[in-house]
Amino acid sequence: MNIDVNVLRSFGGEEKIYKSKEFIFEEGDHASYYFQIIFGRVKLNSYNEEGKEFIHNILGKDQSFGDPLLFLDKTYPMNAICMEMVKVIRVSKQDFIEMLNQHNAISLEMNKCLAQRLYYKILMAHNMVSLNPALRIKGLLDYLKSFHHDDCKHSFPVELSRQQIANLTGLRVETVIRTIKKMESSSTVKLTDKKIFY
DNA sequence: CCATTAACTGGTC
DNA sequence: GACCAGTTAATGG
Repeated sequence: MNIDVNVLRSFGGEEKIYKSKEFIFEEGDHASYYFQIIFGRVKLNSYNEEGKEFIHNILGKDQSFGDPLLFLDKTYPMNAICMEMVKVIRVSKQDFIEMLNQHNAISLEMNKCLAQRLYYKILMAHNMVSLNPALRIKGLLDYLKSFHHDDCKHSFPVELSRQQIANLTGLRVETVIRTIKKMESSSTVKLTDKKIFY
């Protein structure tokens, strides 16, 4: 979701800057704001019983996060952690709802956005069940590409380390490294000095 | 320099 | 594939 910053400001949107590794919200917190990134990247993660990290998503400029929770009376099932210095604009839940009431276009857009998220989450789930690591990774790349939609025609730069891909797919780093290499051989992805293009 | 981090390799279960 | 060990290269104080 990407809403005009001026509109957000007119509904009480306030800008905040976070340092790298700082939490924007934590698992168990009550959702009370709509967040939209102005710059920097934010990762949504949680930890399994063994303490291993699972990354649900990584968001960048002009993307929102945690918004599905604004429509529910639940607490966050994950953390939002800054991967670098991040600037966000946030709008309180009440103001956000009010904005949706007044701006039909935004409200509609919000629906489309949530629907698209849901759609790709299902595709992701499909791929994540697969035992084939290449399919899991490919599924992830399709997912990432789906909302970094803009420019990048057929070579979308994957701004993730192998470790991060591992934490997003539930695979091991070594498996990711080996699989990526195979995917390069089969020209599923392109590698330009360690960097992955898809 | 040394410490840290990421990519990578090889071998075991 | 996971898990463990070890190498290599790049980076930064």
